[in-house]
Amino acid sequence: MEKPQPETLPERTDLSAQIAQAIRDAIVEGRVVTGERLPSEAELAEQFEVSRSTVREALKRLAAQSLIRTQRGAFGGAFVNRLSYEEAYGQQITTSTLLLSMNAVSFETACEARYALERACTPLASQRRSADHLATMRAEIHRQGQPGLSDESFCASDVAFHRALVDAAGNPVLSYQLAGAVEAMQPLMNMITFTARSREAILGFHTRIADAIERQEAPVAEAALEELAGYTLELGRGVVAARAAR
Amino acid sequence: MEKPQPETLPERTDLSAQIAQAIRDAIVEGRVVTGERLPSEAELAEQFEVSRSTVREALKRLAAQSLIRTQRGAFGGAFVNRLSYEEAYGQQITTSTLLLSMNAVSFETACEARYALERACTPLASQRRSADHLATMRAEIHRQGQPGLSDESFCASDVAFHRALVDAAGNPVLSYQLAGAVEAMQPLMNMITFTARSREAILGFHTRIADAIERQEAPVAEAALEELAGYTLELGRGVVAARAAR
DNA sequence: TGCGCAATAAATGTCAGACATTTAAATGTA
DNA sequence: TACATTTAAATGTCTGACATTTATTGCGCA
Repeated sequence: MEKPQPETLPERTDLSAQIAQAIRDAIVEGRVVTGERLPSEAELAEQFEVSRSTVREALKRLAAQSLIRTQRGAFGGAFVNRLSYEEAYGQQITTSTLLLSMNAVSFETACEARYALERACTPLASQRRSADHLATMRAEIHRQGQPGLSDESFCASDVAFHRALVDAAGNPVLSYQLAGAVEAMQPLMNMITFTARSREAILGFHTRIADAIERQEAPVAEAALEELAGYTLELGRGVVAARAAR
Repeated sequence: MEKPQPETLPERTDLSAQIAQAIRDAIVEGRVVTGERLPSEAELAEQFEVSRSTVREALKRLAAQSLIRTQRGAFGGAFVNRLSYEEAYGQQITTSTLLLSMNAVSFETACEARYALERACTPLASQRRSADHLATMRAEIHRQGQPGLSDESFCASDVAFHRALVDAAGNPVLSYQLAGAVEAMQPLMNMITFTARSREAILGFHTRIADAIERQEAPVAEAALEELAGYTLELGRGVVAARAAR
C-alpha cells in the first residue's frame, strides 16, 4: 500500500485534489474540529491562492466523502460533518457494491465472506438479542412463507432477516461493517431465483437460526448458518452450471 | 447514459449532487461499462442542461469515490474506473477511521467488533494458510520480541500480524472488509501503551494463534483469539480507569 | 414595550466565457 | 519509412457576474 509522499508535493495531481487533501488532513488530524465551520470559499481561495471554482471542486470532493456538509445563506458555509452511522452505511454499501460488480468476484468468494462475517456475530446476537430483534426475525420468516411472494420481495425479506440478526449483536461497528457485505450481495443473491422448494428449505434454516438465537444457543445458530451457507453455495453453483450449459 | 428524469426530482439538493447521482446510478446499474468513457464535460452540460462548472463539480464528487478517473488531452475524458481492491481498502479505512474518531465509539465496542470479525476468518485461515502467510506471522512475532522496539513499531507489527492472519483466509472480500476494521482501530489500540509485561503476554497469544493455524486447528486458534480479545479489553479498561482517576 | 415584517448582508449555487495545458492523432517532410 | 510538426479535442483554471438562501438587524406599528 503506497501512500502519498509527505514532502515534495505531488505536483502530478489537480490543484483541487491537492487542496481537498490538505483540508482532509486538517480534519483527520483534528486541526479543525467536528461541527466547526471552514473559512468561506472566497477566503479559502485567497489562502490557497487559487480561484473560487478550484476551491469549490475541492469542497465537492470532501462532500462526496461526507467529510463536510454545506449550508447556504448568511453564516452558512462548509461545516465539518460528524459522520453518522447512516452515512457510513451508505458509503460502505456503495463501495462494496462497486467492488463486487466490477471485480468479477465469484459467487463462492462473496458468499463465503458474507456467511463468515455473519457467523462472527451469532455469539453476541445470542447473548444480547432483544424482543424487538426477535420479533423482526419472526415477522420476516412469516413473510417469506407467504405464497405468491415475488422473488424480489423474498430477497428483500431475506436481507432484512439477516440484517436483524446482525443488529441483534448490539454492536454498531459490526452492523456498519456487515451492512456493506450483506446489502452489496443482494444483486448476486438475486441471481438465484428461488424455487418453491428452495424457499421452503431456506425458511427452515431461518427458523432454526431464530429459535437458536431466542434460546441463546449460539453453537446451534452457528451450525444452522453454516448449513445455510453450504446450501446457498450449492444453489449458486447449480445456477452457474445451468448457465454454462445453456 | 440517459437524460435526467423529469419526474420525482429530489429538488432539495444541489444540481451537481443530482447529476453526480444520475451518473453514479448509470455506473452502478451497468448502463456504462467499466473502462468506457463518459461524454465530455461540454456534452454532459448540454445533456443535463447545466453549465460546465456544475458538471465538473459532479464529476469531482464521483472522482472522490474513485468511481471515475480523468485524463487530459485529446481523446481524454472521464473513464469509469475499475475499483481496485487497493482503492477500496483506502476508502474503507478512511470511512472507518472517521466513524471511529467522530462518533465516540467506546473502546469496548470497537475491540469487540474487531475480534469478532477476525474470529470469522480463523476457520478459513486454518484451512488455507500458505507457507508465505505463516512466515509473515512468524516474522512479526519475532519482531515483537525484540527488546527496545518502540511502541509505534510494536503496534504496527501487531497490525501486520493480524493482517496476515486475515489474508491467510484467502478471501479478498474478507480481507477488504477487515482491512478497515483492523487498520482503523490502530489509533485506539495505540492508546494502550504496552508495558514489557503485556507485550510478553500478547506475544504468547500470537504464538498460540500461529501454532494453531499452522497445525490447522481452528478451534484452538479461535480460543486463543478469544482470550486475546479478553486480555486486550482488560488492558483497555485499565487505561481508561487510570485516566479517569487522574 | 414588544411583536411582526421588511431590508440587509453574507454566504453558497449557478452561469457564461475566456485562456492555459495536455495529449493523441493527423499531417507533412527528409 | 521514420521523425518532427501541426492540429484538434479534451480537461484544468481563472474571472466576473448574477441568483438564491438565510440569519440578523432594524424599523414601524399597535
